Amino acid sequence: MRPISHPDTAQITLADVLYALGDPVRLKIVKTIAQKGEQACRSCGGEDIAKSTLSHHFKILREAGIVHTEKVGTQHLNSLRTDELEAKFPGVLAAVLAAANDIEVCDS
Amino acid sequence: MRPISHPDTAQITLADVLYALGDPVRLKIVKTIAQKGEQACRSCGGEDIAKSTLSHHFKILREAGIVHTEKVGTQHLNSLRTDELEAKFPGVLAAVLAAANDIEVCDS
DNA sequence: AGTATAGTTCCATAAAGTCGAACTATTAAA
DNA sequence: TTTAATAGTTCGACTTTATGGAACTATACT
Repeated sequence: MRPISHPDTAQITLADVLYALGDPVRLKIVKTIAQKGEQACRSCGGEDIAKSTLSHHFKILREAGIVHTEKVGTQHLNSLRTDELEAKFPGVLAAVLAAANDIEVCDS
Repeated sequence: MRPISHPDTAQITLADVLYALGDPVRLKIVKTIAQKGEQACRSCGGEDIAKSTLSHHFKILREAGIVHTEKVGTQHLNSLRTDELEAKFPGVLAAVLAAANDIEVCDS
């Protein structure tokens, strides 16, 4: 099995990060992880979304450098790369999360 | 001629704003307007981009509530809706602009 | 082994982006 | 007041990206 690849901090771009955050489903996922900590995929995104689509959303978040995915058993645990993002783009993620009031968190 | 329509503050969503900012060309445009003030369209975006595409990018920015477009003669002057965005999503635009170091500004 | 769970990959369809060409609107010049 | 020039939009074709169902892979449990 192919190991999960994540971009190096140097490869993370602002446009990619903002693009990844610019989707209601992904915003909800990110907010959920921020609030509830490391989070399994399935629980996020709501019921009315195909798991192949959800897989795609996590891929976008991963490749943008926003989440780190770790495989544990059958599940993938996702965590925010908060410190790295804060170092590279100070205040961006924090401001976005603070502004995400309307976005509901997954009930897990 | 149809007047240019802009979304009301209440209609602006975080996902739309982030999506609009999540493109290198649009990020460059926004940074340029932020630095140089009200700005005509043509000068932004570089030479290697079709004007129909540029028109599309400004439409995205306008519909997301990021820029206000005003027609003056043959040109369209664009300004950032800084105050409204700051009121609705405090710190977001400021953090993004501050983080946009790698993005070069249009030479006008 | 057999079954269940968690995700990914593949394929087909739907939605967005990109660009050239034609069109509209405004200004300036002849 | 036609004619030309400039600034942008709109249209149509093509390309790219998103979405979801079905089949597949990997791990765990019995």
